[in-house]
Amino acid sequence: MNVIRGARERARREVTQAIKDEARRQLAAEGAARLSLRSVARELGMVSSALYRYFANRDELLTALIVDAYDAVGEAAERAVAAATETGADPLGAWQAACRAVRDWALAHPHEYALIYGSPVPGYTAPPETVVPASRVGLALIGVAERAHAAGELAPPPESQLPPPDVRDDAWRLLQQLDRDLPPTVLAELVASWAQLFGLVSFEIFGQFNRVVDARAEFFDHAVLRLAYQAGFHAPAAPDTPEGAEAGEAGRAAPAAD
Amino acid sequence: MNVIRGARERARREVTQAIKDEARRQLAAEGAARLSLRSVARELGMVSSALYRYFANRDELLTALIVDAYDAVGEAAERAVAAATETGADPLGAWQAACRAVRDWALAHPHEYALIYGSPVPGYTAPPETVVPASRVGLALIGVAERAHAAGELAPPPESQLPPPDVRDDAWRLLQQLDRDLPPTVLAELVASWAQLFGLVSFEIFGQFNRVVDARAEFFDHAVLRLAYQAGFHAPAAPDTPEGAEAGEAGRAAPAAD
DNA sequence: TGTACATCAGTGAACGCGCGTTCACTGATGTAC
DNA sequence: TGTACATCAGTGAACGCGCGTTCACTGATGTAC
Repeated sequence: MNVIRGARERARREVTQAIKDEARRQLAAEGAARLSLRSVARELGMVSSALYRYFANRDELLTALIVDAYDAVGEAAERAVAAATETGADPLGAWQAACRAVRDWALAHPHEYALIYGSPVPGYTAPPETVVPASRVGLALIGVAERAHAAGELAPPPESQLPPPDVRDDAWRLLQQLDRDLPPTVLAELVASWAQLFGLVSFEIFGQFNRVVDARAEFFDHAVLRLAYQAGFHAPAAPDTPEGAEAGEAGRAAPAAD
Repeated sequence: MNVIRGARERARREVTQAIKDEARRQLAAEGAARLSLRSVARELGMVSSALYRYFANRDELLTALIVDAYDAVGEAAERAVAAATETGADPLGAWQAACRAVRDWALAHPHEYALIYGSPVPGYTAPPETVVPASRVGLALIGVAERAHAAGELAPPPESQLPPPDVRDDAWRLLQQLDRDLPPTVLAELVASWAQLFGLVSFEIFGQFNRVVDARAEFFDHAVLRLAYQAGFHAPAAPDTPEGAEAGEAGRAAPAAD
């Protein structure tokens, strides 16, 4: 599969990569809307029509960049989870590591982040091949939750805060599709946390925190911890105060709940 | 102030409005990146250079649209809060109403939403005049929380989940600036909830919920309720289960906390 | 009320620019016998 | 190993397009006396 067949094929791979790299550079400099085949070609010392040997049109190049970006942020999250798990972190630590990895990637690649989590590019509709890469971060988070669930470290939300039936139905259907082992109520909260995680990242990347939040890393770390609790992860006990015996403890005290 | 001085001034107001309306129409059809002075002028039956009597350049028109959009969504949220308060809703109801208003506005004006909460427009930097309109939704949410706090219906987070010192410092500074009466820990959670609210809306508007969430209104309503609890609003008690006596109750049991 | 002048909205032509995409072509690399 | 042909990367010119912005102008509306 990775065998190189000849000079032609090797060259093709390299030029394709060079085109994407240059396109990414222009994305970072100007944003997706200003990405142009002509200027990519110019920068590579090619004539613009030559790019059509590699990408059928501008949208196809955009799709390649989108897929690469989803894969990059997804892989960052997956690696963070793997590293945390290897070093013996608990599920809460793995969750935080995954979220941090997403934020770090976004800060390092703001325009690629905007390409996938910002406004859709006008006149462009994402083809089906983007669907799988787009789900990697979400699946990584689900994986963390699943391991927590297996270890008995997840509590479904209290009965007074259960999601409504339609939402649980969606979650149940999704569980079937993904073949995962989680209570539907937990998955529903997890989907909300997933969206909310990107709300935190987007506000930081897109400048909404200017003049509002200065201690951004600390703010983010704290917020994603609370997201985890919302999704059902046990909060650390604080034995000296009654509040310490809250969400997590209540869940543990109610084994009938899942 | 609203006195009309003459035909010239009246005409100027009307044409300015017509330009913005047509620009908004094109925004909805094509997105911000494709908004062009020439096509706005064309559609209005004017020559493109005539627009320069009304807006110094393209960026100034964009700024006007951005300010209008922030004002529109901010006003929607404020009205929803006022209506809820007038009809005797509790703070939790007002919170939910505000969030729903934001979502409804976004669904009705997806491209204007993308203009203000999506990727920044390349080559455009928001001038200071956008800052105040941009804060209206956040201030509406703070207002709801403040009324809840005054009514004793807000609990700061449990001690084991307090935000770190730097985050509390940010919150304290912000409280001074805004001259609001809330515990800093609550404001910190509120800022996170604010960002997370837009995460939920953006994921829906930008298509990330496709094939994931079907019951979108129900999902949203439930998620923003949990956001409210996270920010400290009392959850409804569920007297028949121990979990019912959770977050909110614990807060009430610890008056020393604020 | 009437006249002279200032203000200002809108015109039309022009400048210089970059874009995506097509097409007939050249010449190098790969393949079959 | 050598030859004939097929494949394919890259060229260069062209098509047709729309864009933001400037500028000298016309003619209508408003203002001061």
